[in-house]
Amino acid sequence: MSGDTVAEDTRSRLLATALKLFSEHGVGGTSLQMIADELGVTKAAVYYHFKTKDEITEAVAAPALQELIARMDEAERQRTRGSQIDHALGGFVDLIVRYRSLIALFNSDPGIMRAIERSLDGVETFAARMRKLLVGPDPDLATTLTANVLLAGLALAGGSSEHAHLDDETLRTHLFDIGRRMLGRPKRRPKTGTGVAEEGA
Amino acid sequence: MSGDTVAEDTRSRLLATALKLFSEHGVGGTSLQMIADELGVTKAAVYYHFKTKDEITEAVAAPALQELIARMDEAERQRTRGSQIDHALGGFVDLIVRYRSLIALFNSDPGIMRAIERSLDGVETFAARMRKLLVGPDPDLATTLTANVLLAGLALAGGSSEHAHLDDETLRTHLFDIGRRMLGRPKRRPKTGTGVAEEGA
DNA sequence: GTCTATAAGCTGATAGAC
DNA sequence: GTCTATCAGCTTATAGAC
Repeated sequence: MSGDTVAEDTRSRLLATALKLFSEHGVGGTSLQMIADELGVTKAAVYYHFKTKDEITEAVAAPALQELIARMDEAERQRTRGSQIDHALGGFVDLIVRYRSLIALFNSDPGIMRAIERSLDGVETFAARMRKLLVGPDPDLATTLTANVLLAGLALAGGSSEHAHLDDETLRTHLFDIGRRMLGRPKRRPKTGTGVAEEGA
Repeated sequence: MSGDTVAEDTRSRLLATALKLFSEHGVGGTSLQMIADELGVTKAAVYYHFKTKDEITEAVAAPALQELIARMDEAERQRTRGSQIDHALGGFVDLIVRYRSLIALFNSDPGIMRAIERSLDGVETFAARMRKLLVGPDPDLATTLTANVLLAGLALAGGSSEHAHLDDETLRTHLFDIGRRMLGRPKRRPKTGTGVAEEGA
């Protein structure tokens, strides 16, 4: 999956560098010059791989976003409400843990959403769709707020540098338990492989 | 409190405009030109009120930050743990509600923290101090994570445009209850005036 | 207080050599 | 694939007129 050709390696290193700098300075606060310097190449070399800055932003965000869609699709196919909730929550927590800073970036930086809205439509409905999976189609205000606090909190706290030292399994388990507790569900272990996309770990 | 002189009015309108644009585009994504245009003045006029962009960023953030410190001081003076928690949580929720988008900005935009660190030291310990008030000095990992998810979630969800239509009292009550529930405390009404700084409402 | 004018520098982006 | 060189445009910031 990594290191096929030199170009692909540079491309993936470029995306990793961009993500790191986006997390530290925000999308707007990160220039192509900064990315190029950190990579040890020139701006023009960066432009060989991506035509525009927006293209970089999209490429940084796309994999996690598509995986999130896949996880929500999967959750919607579950027959019981309980299983739907566990799949949606488990999938979300999985993504937070595996992409860490990226997911936090979604909740925070306005720049990344703007860049993605142009390529993927309906991005702002992501949170709405996830919330619907967690608390049903017609939640009251208290339930809606609880779900929003939970989703934003999981993403931001999970991506925080304060917990960067925690291994994936530990972080995943704890975040999942917090989610279940906030949603009023009994404590339980998450199955590590909720389904799709475990191969990347 | 507002509209003493023309200059002070312009100054406060400038800060309100800056906050609005910071929320929409991030600190790095907002230029002085944008602020000036939105205000209907020139860039040079903006520079009359503030020497640098960082100074604007600091001035936008300072009032909420100093109030947060005051609230935490007050909470620490409480004698019982329960009262400490209620004061800290209530004070935090009060600030979220009253400043809305600003507090969300702290949790997200890296630019605002960088600007403030230069003037106010120990900004990164704010979250740590608040967490200590909420869950004590030596929490286990699960408790630490719960507090971090709660603090980040309250701030981000409370500042979300999705809840902009909610009146202060409604939002405050619900966020406070969510906080108490996550901290494992029985449900209760927050006293609207937990102490200081109710006059601004 | 707000303006015009301007400086110096960084931005995203392109063209063409190697 | 990466480089140097260059572009127009925007950035923060200053000087001085009104």
